[in-house]
Amino acid sequence: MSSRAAQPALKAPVSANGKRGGNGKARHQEQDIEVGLDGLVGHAGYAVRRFQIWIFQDFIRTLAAVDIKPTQYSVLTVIGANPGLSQMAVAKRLGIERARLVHLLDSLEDRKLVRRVQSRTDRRSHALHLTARGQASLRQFKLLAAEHERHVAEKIGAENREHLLRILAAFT
Amino acid sequence: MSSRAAQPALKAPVSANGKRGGNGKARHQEQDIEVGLDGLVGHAGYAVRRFQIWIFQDFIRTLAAVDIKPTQYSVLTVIGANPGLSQMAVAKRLGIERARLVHLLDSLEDRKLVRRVQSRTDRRSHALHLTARGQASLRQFKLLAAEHERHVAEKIGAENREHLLRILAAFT
DNA sequence: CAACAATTGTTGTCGTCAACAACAATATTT
DNA sequence: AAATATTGTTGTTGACGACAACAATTGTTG
Repeated sequence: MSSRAAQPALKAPVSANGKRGGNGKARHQEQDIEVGLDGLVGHAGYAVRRFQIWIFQDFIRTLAAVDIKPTQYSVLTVIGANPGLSQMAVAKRLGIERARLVHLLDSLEDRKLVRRVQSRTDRRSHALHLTARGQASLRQFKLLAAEHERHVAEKIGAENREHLLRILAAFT
Repeated sequence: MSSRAAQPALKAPVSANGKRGGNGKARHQEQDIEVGLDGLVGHAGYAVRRFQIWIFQDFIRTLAAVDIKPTQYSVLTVIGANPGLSQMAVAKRLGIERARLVHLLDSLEDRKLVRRVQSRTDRRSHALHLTARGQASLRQFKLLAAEHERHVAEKIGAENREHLLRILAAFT
């Protein structure tokens, strides 16, 4: 029953470089004609991927002056809200590999934003804290992140953004 | 006005490995206590990233038997809907680097799902087509992708999924 | 028409990132 | 005390995006 429904249904909007007009002049400007996406429209994953790329790019652009990327921001935020956490706890909470968190913290520690304090209750683990500079910086980062969030609201609409946050609340 | 709201507000739920009970027995099972996310809740990017990871993992899992990943699926879908497209056109439409598309097509061509046909109107470019096997396979992939989409609907709710698709329609 | 510029596919490099595996130091369990 | 598990660390692998360079071909312009 699925023998010939798939392919012939959408042959119309193609003809991207199959010749069609007579004048060969507008040739290489017309391949931005609509290219059918067929099944991709209606796939949540595709839309979400594109949206996520846009969001990250805007975040990076908006926080470019302070050179903070989304993952770094999430790490700083979690440590700021829960000082003393171990690396394992932070990694688990944010869904990062603990191996990856090592490098993230190396960088943040080099920039004097975070300190690894030897935990006295478990000499294997480090208690993570923001430095004074880290706390002050994080406040500034949050202002810029809020500006980024306004960009999102402008892009998709404020109430759409609210709705989206409610829909995805289970994933935070 | 954001001088001291950030850090002291959420010190309560921490104590991950700060000792708290007397019995040292449940120690390393209790660090999955709530860890405050503070500012991260309310950031669209964070929720979208987590959601996107979940979606991709489910897609990969659901299509594991046929060994097709999201990007491969999108390439096959676009070629299937628009046979004869050039690599540039596909790359532009999907937002992939044309350098990256080369490897994707190499793999799909090795699996006899896609053919690069020399275009006669422009001897630089290739006209992309699904093979007969590619068309048959794509029909099967679409069935599995629909099953994945049902997983998404189960996860966030069918009408929430519809709403989300409408909100993000501008990004497809 | 001839020189120049642009496009297409390809190859390669670089940096980011997730997923593992292995390891030493330390904690927990038996 | 011996066996087992956890934490932080290092290293490897593969997927991925961003670039740069290149040959072949096409388009443009004087």
